[in-house]
Amino acid sequence: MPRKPIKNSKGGRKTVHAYHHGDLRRALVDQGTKLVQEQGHPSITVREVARRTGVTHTAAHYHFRTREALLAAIATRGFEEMTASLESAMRAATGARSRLALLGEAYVRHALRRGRLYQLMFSAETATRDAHPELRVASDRMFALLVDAIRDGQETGLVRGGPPVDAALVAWSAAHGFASLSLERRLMLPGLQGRENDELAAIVLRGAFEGIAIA
Amino acid sequence: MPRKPIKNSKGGRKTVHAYHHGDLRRALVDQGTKLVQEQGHPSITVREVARRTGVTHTAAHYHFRTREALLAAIATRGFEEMTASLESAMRAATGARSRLALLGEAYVRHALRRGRLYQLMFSAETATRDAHPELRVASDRMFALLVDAIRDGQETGLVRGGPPVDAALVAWSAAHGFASLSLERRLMLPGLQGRENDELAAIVLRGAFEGIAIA
DNA sequence: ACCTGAACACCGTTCAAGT
DNA sequence: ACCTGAACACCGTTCAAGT
Repeated sequence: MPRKPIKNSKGGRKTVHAYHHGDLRRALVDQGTKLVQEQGHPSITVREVARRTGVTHTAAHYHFRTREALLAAIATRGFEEMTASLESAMRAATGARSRLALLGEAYVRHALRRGRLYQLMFSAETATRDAHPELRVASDRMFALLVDAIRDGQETGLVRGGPPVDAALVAWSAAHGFASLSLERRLMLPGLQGRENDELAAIVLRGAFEGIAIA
Repeated sequence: MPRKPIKNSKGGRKTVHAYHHGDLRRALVDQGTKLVQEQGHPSITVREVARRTGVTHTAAHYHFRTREALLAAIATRGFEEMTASLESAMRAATGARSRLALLGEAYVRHALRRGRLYQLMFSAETATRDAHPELRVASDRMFALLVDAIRDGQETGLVRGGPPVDAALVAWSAAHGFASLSLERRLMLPGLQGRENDELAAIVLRGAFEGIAIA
Protein backbone atom coordinates (compact mmCIF):
# COMPACT_ATOMS: atom_id res chain seq x y z
CA MET A 1 0.00 0.00 0.00
CA PRO A 2 1.61 3.25 -1.20
CA ARG A 3 1.84 6.11 1.19
CA LYS A 4 0.59 9.38 -0.02
CA PRO A 5 3.22 12.06 0.37
CA ILE A 6 1.82 14.94 2.33
CA LYS A 7 3.11 18.41 2.75
CA ASN A 8 4.73 19.08 6.06
CA SER A 9 2.60 21.74 7.63
CA LYS A 10 5.59 23.36 9.30
CA GLY A 11 7.55 24.25 6.24
CA GLY A 12 6.19 22.40 3.30
CA ARG A 13 9.53 21.39 1.84
CA LYS A 14 9.76 17.90 3.17
CA THR A 15 7.56 15.06 2.04
CA VAL A 16 6.71 13.06 5.03
CA HIS A 17 5.52 9.44 5.24
CA ALA A 18 1.90 10.33 5.93
CA TYR A 19 0.03 12.46 8.40
CA HIS A 20 1.83 10.88 11.27
CA HIS A 21 4.22 13.30 12.73
CA GLY A 22 3.00 13.48 16.24
CA ASP A 23 -0.50 12.74 15.12
CA LEU A 24 -0.55 9.12 14.14
CA ARG A 25 -2.71 8.55 17.17
CA ARG A 26 -5.38 10.88 15.88
CA ALA A 27 -5.12 9.43 12.40
CA LEU A 28 -5.70 5.94 13.77
CA VAL A 29 -8.79 7.05 15.65
CA ASP A 30 -10.04 8.75 12.46
CA GLN A 31 -9.67 5.65 10.35
CA GLY A 32 -10.92 3.44 13.17
CA THR A 33 -14.09 5.50 13.47
CA LYS A 34 -14.72 5.20 9.76
CA LEU A 35 -14.15 1.46 9.86
CA VAL A 36 -16.46 1.00 12.82
CA GLN A 37 -19.20 2.87 11.03
CA GLU A 38 -18.72 0.78 7.92
CA GLN A 39 -18.51 -2.66 9.45
CA GLY A 40 -19.29 -2.53 13.14
CA HIS A 41 -16.78 -2.93 15.94
CA PRO A 42 -16.86 -6.72 16.21
CA SER A 43 -15.09 -7.06 12.89
CA ILE A 44 -12.66 -4.21 13.38
CA THR A 45 -9.00 -5.20 13.56
CA VAL A 46 -5.97 -3.24 14.63
CA ARG A 47 -4.15 -4.48 11.57
CA GLU A 48 -6.77 -3.19 9.15
CA VAL A 49 -6.90 0.20 10.85
CA ALA A 50 -3.13 0.45 10.61
CA ARG A 51 -3.22 -0.63 6.98
CA ARG A 52 -5.70 2.08 6.10
CA THR A 53 -3.61 4.64 7.90
CA GLY A 54 -0.53 3.57 5.99
CA VAL A 55 1.59 2.25 8.84
CA THR A 56 2.56 -1.14 10.15
CA HIS A 57 0.31 -2.68 12.75
CA THR A 58 3.05 -2.48 15.33
CA ALA A 59 3.04 1.28 14.96
CA ALA A 60 -0.58 1.22 16.01
CA HIS A 61 0.33 -0.88 18.99
CA TYR A 62 2.80 1.73 20.03
CA HIS A 63 -0.05 4.20 20.54
CA PHE A 64 -2.66 1.73 21.76
CA ARG A 65 -1.39 -1.10 23.87
CA THR A 66 -4.38 -3.27 23.05
CA ARG A 67 -7.22 -3.49 20.60
CA GLU A 68 -9.55 -2.56 23.45
CA ALA A 69 -7.62 0.65 24.06
CA LEU A 70 -8.11 1.66 20.44
CA LEU A 71 -11.82 0.91 20.63
CA ALA A 72 -12.04 2.89 23.85
CA ALA A 73 -10.45 5.91 22.18
CA ILE A 74 -12.91 5.67 19.30
CA ALA A 75 -15.81 5.38 21.74
CA THR A 76 -14.55 8.34 23.75
CA ARG A 77 -14.60 10.59 20.74
CA GLY A 78 -18.05 9.24 19.91
CA PHE A 79 -19.34 10.37 23.29
CA GLU A 80 -17.78 13.79 22.91
CA GLU A 81 -19.36 14.28 19.51
CA MET A 82 -22.72 13.08 20.74
CA THR A 83 -22.62 15.42 23.72
CA ALA A 84 -21.86 18.33 21.40
CA SER A 85 -24.67 17.26 19.09
CA LEU A 86 -27.17 17.15 21.95
CA GLU A 87 -26.07 20.52 23.27
CA SER A 88 -26.44 22.01 19.84
CA ALA A 89 -29.94 20.59 19.44
CA MET A 90 -31.05 22.04 22.78
CA ARG A 91 -29.98 25.54 21.83
CA ALA A 92 -33.18 25.85 19.82
CA ALA A 93 -35.24 25.34 22.98
CA THR A 94 -37.71 27.97 24.10
CA GLY A 95 -38.33 26.53 27.55
CA ALA A 96 -37.94 23.51 29.79
CA ARG A 97 -40.56 21.51 27.96
CA SER A 98 -39.08 21.94 24.50
CA ARG A 99 -35.63 21.40 25.97
CA LEU A 100 -36.67 17.95 27.09
CA ALA A 101 -38.45 17.16 23.86
CA LEU A 102 -35.53 18.30 21.72
CA LEU A 103 -33.06 16.39 23.84
CA GLY A 104 -35.01 13.16 23.54
CA GLU A 105 -35.44 13.46 19.81
CA ALA A 106 -31.82 14.44 19.28
CA TYR A 107 -30.63 11.52 21.38
CA VAL A 108 -32.46 8.90 19.39
CA ARG A 109 -31.77 10.53 16.06
CA HIS A 110 -28.05 10.81 16.73
CA ALA A 111 -27.88 7.23 17.99
CA LEU A 112 -29.57 5.88 14.89
CA ARG A 113 -27.56 8.06 12.55
CA ARG A 114 -24.25 6.98 14.06
CA GLY A 115 -25.46 3.42 14.28
CA ARG A 116 -22.49 1.16 14.69
CA LEU A 117 -20.49 3.84 16.46
CA TYR A 118 -23.25 4.20 19.03
CA GLN A 119 -23.23 0.44 19.49
CA LEU A 120 -19.52 0.52 20.18
CA MET A 121 -19.97 3.33 22.69
CA PHE A 122 -22.32 1.13 24.69
CA SER A 123 -20.57 -2.12 24.07
CA ALA A 124 -19.46 -4.18 27.01
CA GLU A 125 -16.17 -4.61 25.18
CA THR A 126 -15.16 -1.11 26.13
CA ALA A 127 -16.75 -1.45 29.52
CA THR A 128 -13.61 -2.01 31.48
CA ARG A 129 -13.85 1.68 31.91
CA ASP A 130 -11.67 1.86 34.94
CA ALA A 131 -8.85 1.20 32.53
CA HIS A 132 -9.99 4.07 30.31
CA PRO A 133 -10.73 7.13 32.44
CA GLU A 134 -11.32 9.48 29.49
CA LEU A 135 -14.11 7.21 28.33
CA ARG A 136 -15.76 7.40 31.71
CA VAL A 137 -15.46 11.17 31.80
CA ALA A 138 -16.94 11.52 28.32
CA SER A 139 -19.93 9.30 29.02
CA ASP A 140 -20.55 10.84 32.44
CA ARG A 141 -20.67 14.23 30.81
CA MET A 142 -23.35 13.09 28.38
CA PHE A 143 -25.51 11.69 31.15
CA ALA A 144 -25.11 14.92 33.09
CA LEU A 145 -26.81 16.72 30.22
CA LEU A 146 -29.84 14.52 30.70
CA VAL A 147 -29.95 15.06 34.43
CA ASP A 148 -29.70 18.83 33.97
CA ALA A 149 -32.60 18.89 31.55
CA ILE A 150 -34.71 16.84 33.96
CA ARG A 151 -33.83 19.14 36.86
CA ASP A 152 -34.94 22.07 34.75
CA GLY A 153 -38.18 20.27 34.12
CA GLN A 154 -38.71 19.73 37.81
CA GLU A 155 -38.11 23.35 38.65
CA THR A 156 -40.68 24.37 36.05
CA GLY A 157 -43.20 21.97 37.54
CA LEU A 158 -43.12 19.73 34.49
CA VAL A 159 -41.50 16.65 35.95
CA ARG A 160 -42.32 14.79 39.15
CA GLY A 161 -40.19 15.48 42.21
CA GLY A 162 -37.58 13.19 43.66
CA PRO A 163 -33.94 12.79 42.71
CA PRO A 164 -33.43 14.07 39.13
CA VAL A 165 -31.23 11.07 38.38
CA ASP A 166 -34.20 8.77 38.92
CA ALA A 167 -36.31 10.38 36.24
CA ALA A 168 -33.25 10.72 34.03
CA LEU A 169 -32.67 7.00 34.35
CA VAL A 170 -36.20 6.28 33.17
CA ALA A 171 -35.86 8.49 30.12
CA TRP A 172 -32.39 7.23 29.35
CA SER A 173 -33.43 3.60 29.62
CA ALA A 174 -36.31 4.15 27.23
CA ALA A 175 -34.27 6.12 24.70
CA HIS A 176 -31.28 3.79 24.85
CA GLY A 177 -33.47 0.72 24.80
CA PHE A 178 -35.34 1.88 21.74
CA ALA A 179 -32.17 2.88 19.91
CA SER A 180 -30.53 -0.43 20.76
CA LEU A 181 -33.48 -2.54 19.71
CA SER A 182 -33.70 -0.63 16.47
CA LEU A 183 -29.99 -0.92 15.71
CA GLU A 184 -30.00 -4.59 16.62
CA ARG A 185 -32.85 -5.06 14.15
CA ARG A 186 -35.10 -6.39 16.86
CA LEU A 187 -38.03 -4.24 15.79
CA MET A 188 -38.93 -6.37 12.80
CA LEU A 189 -41.98 -7.65 14.60
CA PRO A 190 -45.64 -8.02 13.69
CA GLY A 191 -47.23 -4.65 14.32
CA LEU A 192 -43.97 -2.71 14.21
CA GLN A 193 -42.62 -3.84 10.88
CA GLY A 194 -42.48 -1.19 8.23
CA ARG A 195 -43.33 1.74 10.47
CA GLU A 196 -41.09 4.77 10.43
CA ASN A 197 -38.37 5.01 13.05
CA ASP A 198 -39.36 8.58 13.81
CA GLU A 199 -42.91 7.53 14.58
CA LEU A 200 -41.82 4.73 16.89
CA ALA A 201 -39.25 6.93 18.61
CA ALA A 202 -41.93 9.53 19.31
CA ILE A 203 -44.16 6.86 20.84
CA VAL A 204 -41.40 5.65 23.14
CA LEU A 205 -40.36 9.14 24.23
CA ARG A 206 -43.93 10.18 24.87
CA GLY A 207 -44.48 6.92 26.74
CA ALA A 208 -41.55 7.58 29.05
CA PHE A 209 -42.87 11.07 29.68
CA GLU A 210 -46.57 10.41 30.13
CA GLY A 211 -46.57 6.72 30.97
CA ILE A 212 -48.61 3.95 29.42
CA ALA A 213 -51.10 3.71 32.24
CA ILE A 214 -54.44 5.44 32.36
CA ALA A 215 -54.03 8.35 34.71
CA MET B 1 -12.42 -12.25 12.99
CA PRO B 2 -10.53 -10.68 15.85
CA ARG B 3 -10.39 -12.70 18.96
CA LYS B 4 -8.24 -12.13 21.94
CA PRO B 5 -5.66 -14.86 22.14
CA ILE B 6 -6.59 -17.04 25.03
CA LYS B 7 -4.15 -19.11 26.93
CA ASN B 8 -4.90 -22.74 26.51
CA SER B 9 -6.37 -23.17 29.96
CA LYS B 10 -6.16 -26.87 30.45
CA GLY B 11 -3.61 -28.55 28.31
CA GLY B 12 -4.87 -31.54 26.41
CA ARG B 13 -8.48 -32.34 26.94
CA LYS B 14 -9.04 -36.06 26.79
CA THR B 15 -11.08 -37.20 23.88
CA VAL B 16 -14.27 -38.65 25.23
CA HIS B 17 -15.94 -40.13 22.20
CA ALA B 18 -18.82 -41.45 24.25
CA TYR B 19 -20.41 -38.00 24.64
CA HIS B 20 -21.71 -37.46 21.17
CA HIS B 21 -23.91 -40.04 19.67
CA GLY B 22 -26.33 -38.18 17.54
CA ASP B 23 -26.32 -35.27 19.93
CA LEU B 24 -23.05 -33.50 19.40
CA ARG B 25 -25.06 -30.53 18.22
CA ARG B 26 -26.83 -30.26 21.53
CA ALA B 27 -23.60 -30.82 23.44
CA LEU B 28 -21.96 -27.96 21.56
CA VAL B 29 -24.80 -25.60 22.39
CA ASP B 30 -24.57 -26.70 26.04
CA GLN B 31 -20.88 -25.96 26.29
CA GLY B 32 -21.25 -22.83 24.20
CA THR B 33 -23.90 -21.48 26.55
CA LYS B 34 -21.65 -22.10 29.53
CA LEU B 35 -18.75 -20.42 27.83
CA VAL B 36 -20.83 -17.40 26.86
CA GLN B 37 -21.98 -16.99 30.43
CA GLU B 38 -18.43 -17.25 31.71
CA GLN B 39 -16.66 -14.97 29.28
CA GLY B 40 -19.18 -13.20 27.07
CA HIS B 41 -19.80 -13.90 23.42
CA PRO B 42 -17.12 -11.65 21.96
CA SER B 43 -14.39 -13.95 23.23
CA ILE B 44 -16.12 -17.19 22.41
CA THR B 45 -14.42 -19.32 19.78
CA VAL B 46 -15.66 -22.34 17.89
CA ARG B 47 -12.40 -24.08 18.65
CA GLU B 48 -12.69 -23.64 22.40
CA VAL B 49 -16.27 -24.85 22.41
CA ALA B 50 -15.22 -27.93 20.45
CA ARG B 51 -12.29 -28.48 22.79
CA ARG B 52 -14.55 -28.43 25.83
CA THR B 53 -16.92 -30.80 24.17
CA GLY B 54 -14.09 -33.17 23.39
CA VAL B 55 -14.17 -33.08 19.62
CA THR B 56 -12.11 -31.46 16.89
CA HIS B 57 -13.13 -28.02 15.79
CA THR B 58 -14.01 -29.32 12.36
CA ALA B 59 -16.62 -31.56 13.95
CA ALA B 60 -18.24 -28.42 15.27
CA HIS B 61 -18.17 -26.92 11.83
CA TYR B 62 -20.03 -29.89 10.53
CA HIS B 63 -23.01 -28.95 12.69
CA PHE B 64 -22.63 -25.18 12.46
CA ARG B 65 -21.37 -23.85 9.18
CA THR B 66 -20.14 -20.65 10.79
CA ARG B 67 -19.35 -19.21 14.19
CA GLU B 68 -22.39 -17.00 13.80
CA ALA B 69 -24.62 -20.05 13.33
CA LEU B 70 -23.38 -21.49 16.61
CA LEU B 71 -24.01 -18.20 18.39
CA ALA B 72 -27.47 -18.03 16.85
CA ALA B 73 -28.29 -21.50 18.18
CA ILE B 74 -27.13 -20.49 21.65
CA ALA B 75 -29.19 -17.30 21.47
CA THR B 76 -32.25 -19.21 20.29
CA ARG B 77 -32.17 -21.48 23.30
CA GLY B 78 -31.68 -18.39 25.46
CA PHE B 79 -34.90 -16.89 24.13
CA GLU B 80 -36.80 -20.12 24.67
CA GLU B 81 -35.62 -20.35 28.26
CA MET B 82 -36.42 -16.73 28.92
CA THR B 83 -39.92 -17.09 27.49
CA ALA B 84 -40.52 -20.09 29.74
CA SER B 85 -39.16 -18.16 32.71
CA LEU B 86 -41.50 -15.22 32.06
CA GLU B 87 -44.50 -17.49 31.60
CA SER B 88 -43.71 -19.21 34.84
CA ALA B 89 -43.42 -15.92 36.71
CA MET B 90 -46.79 -14.75 35.42
CA ARG B 91 -48.56 -17.84 36.69
CA ALA B 92 -48.53 -16.29 40.16
CA ALA B 93 -50.61 -13.36 38.89
CA THR B 94 -53.96 -12.57 40.43
CA GLY B 95 -55.10 -10.11 37.78
CA ALA B 96 -54.02 -7.95 34.86
CA ARG B 97 -52.22 -5.47 37.06
CA SER B 98 -50.07 -8.04 38.86
CA ARG B 99 -49.51 -9.83 35.57
CA LEU B 100 -47.90 -6.73 34.15
CA ALA B 101 -45.91 -6.06 37.29
CA LEU B 102 -44.66 -9.65 37.55
CA LEU B 103 -43.74 -9.71 33.89
CA GLY B 104 -41.70 -6.53 34.13
CA GLU B 105 -39.86 -7.66 37.22
CA ALA B 106 -39.23 -11.12 35.81
CA TYR B 107 -37.92 -9.67 32.56
CA VAL B 108 -35.32 -7.49 34.20
CA ARG B 109 -34.37 -10.09 36.79
CA HIS B 110 -33.89 -12.81 34.20
CA ALA B 111 -31.90 -10.51 31.94
CA LEU B 112 -29.54 -9.53 34.75
CA ARG B 113 -29.22 -13.09 36.02
CA ARG B 114 -28.34 -14.47 32.61
CA GLY B 115 -26.13 -11.48 31.94
CA ARG B 116 -23.81 -12.31 29.10
CA LEU B 117 -26.29 -14.72 27.56
CA TYR B 118 -28.88 -11.95 27.43
CA GLN B 119 -26.30 -9.71 25.78
CA LEU B 120 -25.70 -12.32 23.13
CA MET B 121 -29.43 -12.69 22.51
CA PHE B 122 -29.64 -9.01 21.68
CA SER B 123 -26.32 -8.72 19.99
CA ALA B 124 -26.13 -7.40 16.47
CA GLU B 125 -23.79 -10.28 15.75
CA THR B 126 -26.69 -12.67 15.65
CA ALA B 127 -28.89 -10.12 13.99
CA THR B 128 -28.68 -11.52 10.51
CA ARG B 129 -31.81 -13.26 11.60
CA ASP B 130 -33.11 -13.93 8.16
CA ALA B 131 -30.40 -16.53 8.02
CA HIS B 132 -31.55 -18.03 11.34
CA PRO B 133 -35.32 -18.44 11.26
CA GLU B 134 -35.55 -20.33 14.58
CA LEU B 135 -33.95 -17.34 16.28
CA ARG B 136 -36.56 -15.04 14.85
CA VAL B 137 -39.38 -17.34 15.90
CA ALA B 138 -38.04 -17.62 19.44
CA SER B 139 -37.63 -13.88 19.93
CA ASP B 140 -40.99 -13.10 18.31
CA ARG B 141 -42.63 -15.46 20.76
CA MET B 142 -41.12 -13.64 23.70
CA PHE B 143 -42.30 -10.27 22.45
CA ALA B 144 -45.77 -11.71 21.91
CA LEU B 145 -45.93 -12.41 25.65
CA LEU B 146 -45.44 -8.73 26.32
CA VAL B 147 -48.07 -7.67 23.84
CA ASP B 148 -50.57 -10.11 25.33
CA ALA B 149 -50.03 -8.78 28.83
CA ILE B 150 -50.52 -5.23 27.59
CA ARG B 151 -53.70 -6.18 25.75
CA ASP B 152 -54.99 -7.71 28.96
CA GLY B 153 -54.20 -4.46 30.72
CA GLN B 154 -56.13 -2.48 28.12
CA GLU B 155 -59.18 -4.70 28.42
CA THR B 156 -59.16 -4.20 32.18
CA GLY B 157 -58.96 -0.45 31.74
CA LEU B 158 -55.46 -0.29 33.14
CA VAL B 159 -53.51 0.70 30.07
CA ARG B 160 -54.22 3.44 27.56
CA GLY B 161 -55.92 2.49 24.30
CA GLY B 162 -54.30 2.30 20.90
CA PRO B 163 -52.37 -0.55 19.33
CA PRO B 164 -51.11 -2.87 22.09
CA VAL B 165 -47.75 -3.11 20.33
CA ASP B 166 -47.20 0.59 20.88
CA ALA B 167 -47.46 0.36 24.65
CA ALA B 168 -45.52 -2.90 24.57
CA LEU B 169 -42.73 -1.14 22.71
CA VAL B 170 -42.53 1.53 25.40
CA ALA B 171 -42.31 -1.03 28.20
CA TRP B 172 -39.90 -3.21 26.28
CA SER B 173 -37.61 -0.29 25.44
CA ALA B 174 -37.46 0.75 29.08
CA ALA B 175 -36.86 -2.76 30.42
CA HIS B 176 -34.33 -3.67 27.76
CA GLY B 177 -32.62 -0.32 28.01
CA PHE B 178 -32.23 -0.60 31.76
CA ALA B 179 -30.99 -4.19 31.58
CA SER B 180 -28.51 -3.29 28.85
CA LEU B 181 -27.16 -0.25 30.62
CA SER B 182 -26.76 -2.25 33.80
CA LEU B 183 -25.01 -5.14 32.05
CA GLU B 184 -22.79 -2.78 30.14
CA ARG B 185 -21.79 -1.22 33.47
CA ARG B 186 -23.04 2.15 32.35
CA LEU B 187 -24.89 2.79 35.61
CA MET B 188 -21.79 3.63 37.60
CA LEU B 189 -22.77 7.25 37.64
CA PRO B 190 -23.02 9.91 40.31
CA GLY B 191 -26.40 9.47 41.96
CA LEU B 192 -26.86 5.88 40.78
CA GLN B 193 -23.66 4.36 42.03
CA GLY B 194 -24.06 1.86 44.80
CA ARG B 195 -27.84 1.62 44.67
CA GLU B 196 -29.45 -1.79 44.41
CA ASN B 197 -30.38 -3.05 40.97
CA ASP B 198 -33.81 -4.04 42.24
CA GLU B 199 -34.50 -0.51 43.40
CA LEU B 200 -33.43 1.03 40.10
CA ALA B 201 -35.34 -1.55 38.09
CA ALA B 202 -38.49 -0.73 40.04
CA ILE B 203 -38.03 2.96 39.31
CA VAL B 204 -37.67 2.34 35.59
CA LEU B 205 -40.64 -0.01 35.38
CA ARG B 206 -42.84 2.33 37.38
CA GLY B 207 -41.63 5.19 35.21
CA ALA B 208 -42.63 3.41 32.03
CA PHE B 209 -46.01 2.68 33.52
CA GLU B 210 -46.86 5.99 35.15
CA GLY B 211 -44.55 8.34 33.27
CA ILE B 212 -42.16 10.88 34.65
CA ALA B 213 -44.35 13.88 33.96
CA ILE B 214 -46.69 15.49 36.43
CA ALA B 215 -50.16 14.37 35.46
C1' DA C 1 10.06 9.06 21.09
C1' DC C 2 8.43 6.73 17.25
C1' DC C 3 8.22 3.12 13.95
C1' DT C 4 9.64 -1.45 11.36
C1' DG C 5 10.18 -6.60 10.75
C1' DA C 6 10.07 -11.04 12.39
C1' DA C 7 8.03 -14.31 15.44
C1' DC C 8 4.45 -16.74 18.31
C1' DA C 9 0.21 -18.70 19.43
C1' DC C 10 -4.28 -18.54 18.21
C1' DC C 11 -8.40 -18.22 15.13
C1' DG C 12 -12.47 -19.29 11.24
C1' DT C 13 -13.09 -21.79 7.28
C1' DT C 14 -12.24 -25.23 3.62
C1' DC C 15 -11.09 -29.71 1.78
C1' DA C 16 -9.78 -34.48 1.19
C1' DA C 17 -10.13 -38.41 3.58
C1' DG C 18 -11.57 -41.86 6.90
C1' DT C 19 -15.60 -44.50 9.46
C1' DA D 1 -24.12 -39.18 8.03
C1' DC D 2 -20.54 -37.92 11.01
C1' DC D 3 -15.95 -36.86 12.28
C1' DT D 4 -10.55 -36.28 11.75
C1' DG D 5 -6.14 -34.00 10.08
C1' DA D 6 -3.80 -30.90 7.38
C1' DA D 7 -3.74 -26.48 5.24
C1' DC D 8 -4.64 -21.42 4.38
C1' DA D 9 -5.03 -16.76 5.35
C1' DC D 10 -5.93 -14.07 8.86
C1' DC D 11 -5.40 -12.03 13.78
C1' DG D 12 -3.45 -9.65 18.66
C1' DT D 13 0.58 -9.17 21.06
C1' DT D 14 5.57 -9.14 22.05
C1' DC D 15 10.36 -8.18 21.18
C1' DA D 16 14.70 -6.68 19.22
C1' DA D 17 16.19 -3.41 16.34
C1' DG D 18 16.44 0.77 13.62
C1' DT D 19 15.82 6.18 13.21
